[in-house]
Amino acid sequence: MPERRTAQKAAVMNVLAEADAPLGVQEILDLASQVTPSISQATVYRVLKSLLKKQTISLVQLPGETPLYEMAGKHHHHFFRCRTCRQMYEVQGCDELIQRLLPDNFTLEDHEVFLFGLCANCRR
Amino acid sequence: MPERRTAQKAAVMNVLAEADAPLGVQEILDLASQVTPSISQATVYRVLKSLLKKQTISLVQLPGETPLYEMAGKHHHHFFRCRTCRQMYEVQGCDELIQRLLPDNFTLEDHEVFLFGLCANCRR
DNA sequence: ATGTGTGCAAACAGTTTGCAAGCTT
DNA sequence: AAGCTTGCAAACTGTTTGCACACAT
Repeated sequence: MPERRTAQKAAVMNVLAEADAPLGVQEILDLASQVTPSISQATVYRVLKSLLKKQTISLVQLPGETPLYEMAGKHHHHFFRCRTCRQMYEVQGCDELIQRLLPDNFTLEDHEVFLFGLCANCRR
Repeated sequence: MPERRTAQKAAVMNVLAEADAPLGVQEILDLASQVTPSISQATVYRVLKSLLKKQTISLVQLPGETPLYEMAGKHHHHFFRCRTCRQMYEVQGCDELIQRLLPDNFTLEDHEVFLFGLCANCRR
């Protein structure tokens, strides 16, 4: 009944651990395949789901885009996406501003913030 | 070459005009079918796409959820979704607070904010 | 009459799942 | 050996599209 250690799980974990931005399923599959060529798409989905359940990784859901995944355990943060190079940057400090948007009799449990624009590089 | 007036387009428009919260494709289809029974799902998609292009309606993309649509032309706003009754409430006042989250050499063009929690009703 | 708009069904993209075989423990 | 994991392919969900026909202009 304990969970087993497999090359596929390790490959997915390593890929995510070394990434410096959230990755999509296809990217994860491509990168993991370089080390463990036999890995299949279905397995990537299954491993990701199990890692999510254990909160080892977390989900980044940009509106209208396919899900991305990143290592969990980071400080609370959001993302800025550059519309030119599509690079994602972490953003923090959203905090108490957000609670003020709601009436007193509402309970705020969670929030998502996404920023879009031009990054320093693309602004030239 | 001008755009033509059809019962299906009118039906979709009316449904959205009378809604008090953003609607999904299936809801729009169901409601529109009550007036124009012959309308098909494909047509709903096509009409929505064309209305989006004309900016007559706008898209509400909750992370991880299927797209919703609402009449455009409202003031700038975001949404709070109650996790119990799933009702959506409009929220405004997100302000320039948001701009402060970014370094000076980044240009902020747009942003999305989603709040989740319990609404006044569900808090009892 | 012209050609946009529509319904239907097939095609797609992303994700999930059943099953038999493989590998970890 | 036992049973969690995997690969493959089929199934699914949400959305798009090709085609012939209907209908608004």
